[in-house]
Amino acid sequence: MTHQTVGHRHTTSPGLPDDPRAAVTVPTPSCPVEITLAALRGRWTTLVIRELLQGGRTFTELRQALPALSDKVLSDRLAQLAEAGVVDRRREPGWPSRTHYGLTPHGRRLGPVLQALWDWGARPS
Amino acid sequence: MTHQTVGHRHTTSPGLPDDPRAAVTVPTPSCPVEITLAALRGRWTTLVIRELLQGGRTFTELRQALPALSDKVLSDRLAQLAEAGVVDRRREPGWPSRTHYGLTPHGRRLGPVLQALWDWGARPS
DNA sequence: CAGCATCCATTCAGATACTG
DNA sequence: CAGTATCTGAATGGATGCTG
Repeated sequence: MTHQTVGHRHTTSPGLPDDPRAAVTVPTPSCPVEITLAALRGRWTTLVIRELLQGGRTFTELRQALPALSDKVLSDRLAQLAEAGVVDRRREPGWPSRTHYGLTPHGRRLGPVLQALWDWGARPS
Repeated sequence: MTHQTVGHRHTTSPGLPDDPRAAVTVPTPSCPVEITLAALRGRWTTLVIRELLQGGRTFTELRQALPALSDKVLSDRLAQLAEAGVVDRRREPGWPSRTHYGLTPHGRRLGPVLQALWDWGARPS
């Protein structure tokens, strides 16, 4: 996100930092807010993160926790989250094959972000 | 967002509140996290909010601040944000007609949410 | 088991053109 | 000025079926 880079920041755009990326006039992938929203984008994404905040899970365990989520979309989400540096994928050797997913330290830091989203949505307007 | 409702909450899902809505297994519109993400959803939305965090704006002022944003999408976004209780629309009488948009108190509370999104995205993974 | 390939329906953004 | 109506192309989600 963003705001003007001059003047009395805290009076015009409370809480937003003074950063060049804060002055864009077009949605820009390098904007920190866009980066975070891209990581959270898509149906099911926050539910997958919620599961992983409770501890590591295998592909099948995630499917069991979220039965209505198709494996195609689960696969998409995990790839997206791995790409964003949120989850760590560990393919365990042997048969049947098993892949273990867990949050990275960066992923665990999404906890407060989800909390902020929860807090706003939980409060009556 | 959500997490289990039993056990040692803060060790399994740090920061997420103990609420029935925290146990859903399907993306649910009444989940507070979904509510917030729905308000922020769509290209340009956070940039429009950024503009309004700096003060009220008319339709034309918003278009000037975000020149690459088409008036159709701007109109869509403002309707979505009004629906979400984020912005307040005041049609000023007279000619030429003029509509003034400003954040509601609830909308202003998105400041910390955007800050949390910024902070996570600004931090190296 | 994990997960990709394919296909289909729906949603969304942007462009263009038109009104109160 | 401040929108709405319509259309097109792109992206997304879900279902089904197939492999390492």
